[in-house]
Amino acid sequence: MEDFQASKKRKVVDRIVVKMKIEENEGKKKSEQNPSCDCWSWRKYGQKPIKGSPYPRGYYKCSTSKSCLAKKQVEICRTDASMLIVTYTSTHNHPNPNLSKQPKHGPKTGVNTTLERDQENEEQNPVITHGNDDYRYIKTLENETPLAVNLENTFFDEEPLSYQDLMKSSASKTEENDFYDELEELPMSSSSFKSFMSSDFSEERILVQPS
DNA sequence: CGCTTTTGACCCGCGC
DNA sequence: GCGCGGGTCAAAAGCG
Repeated sequence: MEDFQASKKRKVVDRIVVKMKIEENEGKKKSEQNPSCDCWSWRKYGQKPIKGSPYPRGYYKCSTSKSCLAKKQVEICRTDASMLIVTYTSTHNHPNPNLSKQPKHGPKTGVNTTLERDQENEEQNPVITHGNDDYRYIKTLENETPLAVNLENTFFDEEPLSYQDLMKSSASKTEENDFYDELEELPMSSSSFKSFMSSDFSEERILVQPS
């Protein structure tokens, strides 16, 4: 389509990794297709089996606005099937239609809401991408509910904060271990880190600095 | 009827 | 240079 294709780099820019626990909700069949009910409308555009993981990874795009670049990847933690890992890429260049309206769904139509804050959004989009390459934010949720934040560990590149430290704060949570395990496998490559974006999400964010 | 999901193919970056 | 693995596209099918 557009030149976007050309930018299929693996270097990825900004991403927000959210780990949430899959609970009963899973049985509702919704959490699998619409994990993290983040009020945004997502359309699945692909799925691929991931090496080393018995579970496939799903690729979703924001379906609210055709021009919205927001994307997210959803996969099940290989070490803990009860954990869902959602990776958000890019930010929405439009306001969440469901926030100003109702948590229903309005693919296409919700765009109207954009008008109100169109101006701002144009500038909002790059809010995360302050020109750097890859720094990631990690949000750890306890439940599917985006607001149910449980941890608040924020570690920065320059911070001597260690995993152990983090684990202490959240002691005895094997999930966390798994999580870190996961992180180690994520493609880290950058070395610089940026300050944080503003408020696309209301949950807690954990910044992870690629070693 | 329109939109979402599914699925295979294709493309591209990275490591060896 | 080649192969592997990951990410995206596009056509077809399914669903509301």
